[in-house]
Amino acid sequence: MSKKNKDSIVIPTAVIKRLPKYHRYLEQLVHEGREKISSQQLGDIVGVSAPQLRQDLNYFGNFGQQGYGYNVKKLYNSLAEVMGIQNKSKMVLVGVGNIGQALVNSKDFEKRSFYLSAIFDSDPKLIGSEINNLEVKDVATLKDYIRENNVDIGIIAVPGSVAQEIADNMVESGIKGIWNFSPVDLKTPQAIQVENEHLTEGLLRLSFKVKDE
Amino acid sequence: MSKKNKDSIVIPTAVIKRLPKYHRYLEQLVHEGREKISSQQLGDIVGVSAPQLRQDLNYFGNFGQQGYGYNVKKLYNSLAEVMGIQNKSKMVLVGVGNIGQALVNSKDFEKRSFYLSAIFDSDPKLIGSEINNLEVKDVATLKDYIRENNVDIGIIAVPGSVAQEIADNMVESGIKGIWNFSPVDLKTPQAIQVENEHLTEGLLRLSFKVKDE
DNA sequence: TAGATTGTTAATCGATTAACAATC
DNA sequence: TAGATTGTTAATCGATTAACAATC
Repeated sequence: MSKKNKDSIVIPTAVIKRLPKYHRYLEQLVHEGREKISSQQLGDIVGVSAPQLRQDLNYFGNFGQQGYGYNVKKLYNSLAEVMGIQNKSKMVLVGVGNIGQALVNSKDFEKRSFYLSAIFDSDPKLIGSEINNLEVKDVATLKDYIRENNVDIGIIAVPGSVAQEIADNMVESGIKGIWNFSPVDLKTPQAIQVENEHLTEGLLRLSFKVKDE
Repeated sequence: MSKKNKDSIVIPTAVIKRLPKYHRYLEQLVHEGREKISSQQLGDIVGVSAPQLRQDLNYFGNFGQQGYGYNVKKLYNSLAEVMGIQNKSKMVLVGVGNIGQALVNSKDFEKRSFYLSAIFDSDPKLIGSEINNLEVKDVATLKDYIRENNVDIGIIAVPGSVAQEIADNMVESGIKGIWNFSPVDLKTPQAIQVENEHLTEGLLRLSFKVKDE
């Protein structure tokens, strides 16, 4: 068994934040046909120190080999497994407004192991219409749909004023994680994972940094 | 002078990340007509500890009053000033694809002190068309436009393969900050502020956390 | 004035980096 | 075997929390 049993150890959030970045650069290296890489080299590419990279990876297993480094393909696959990208995740999206439509039309999901199984809105004018081969369903049927179809992830792209209500519905029907694009902080039980994309906050941070210069 | 001169002190990035959140909740409290608030109360609402909130605020000045707390309106305005939201920021957007269109149609900017001054694309089929009263300009004219119009912030919503090139153009023509929606890490001079919205990374993080449960 | 709550220093906690023995 | 590079422990750095004097 090459991978350690570290189930009891909590992964620092700082480490979790870096994982997708490692994955992205490794994907690129795989495409370039690179075979091996040292922690120093990969660290330089990704923009972290070599010891930090090794520390991070070793939370999940011993993927390298002394005197050699890391096999790119193997490390990439190991990381994909760690991140749960091996098995496909079923998603639903609620809110077919500006951002919602952008997400529905995006090709990024398919490239990864995520796929949109259904999309919902509350606007009668939109319900029944089709976007990227997906029929817009009535949000009133959301809970039943999630329950019956074993949905993993719910995407919230509705106005802040109704986001909590949608989140509650998702939680009640057994969703595992929520990808939140609405500009509010959702109140959810500990067991439910939430990832926020508070876009306006990003712009405000940028504004501060620009002004501060 | 109620505000300290702390220009020489570097603001921790962790603090900068929290500022927009404080601003958002304070905006809400102002709307609700709340007059005063203690660090304990505001911390509870925002989800940070009271001492942390006080520490954070005191990087920028002494906004509170012993025995009283903070005047909501005053604190909100002070924070807006700190974040550079007092003076309007002029932005251009490059890439009128899925995300780009969503941003153009979004009403969030106008509510804040940001406004889109022009939008660009490289697709001849899109150039000349109109989105939300903005004509899509040829990206070949981007550099001249930024220079002539004193643009503050450039939004990059193009595919990763051309993002660096657009960023280079922006930097050369004197942009101050870049809001990057492309899935690459841009190479820019230190003086240029960059804020990344790597949406796919958010989804991957969520996937990891869901799987890890 | 007495009570409340800030601003700030000191103590703790967590995350990063340095160093090096283990080993391919 | 000798050189290279990992995995991991120890040292440092930064960020958060605790505590309390200052003061409204």
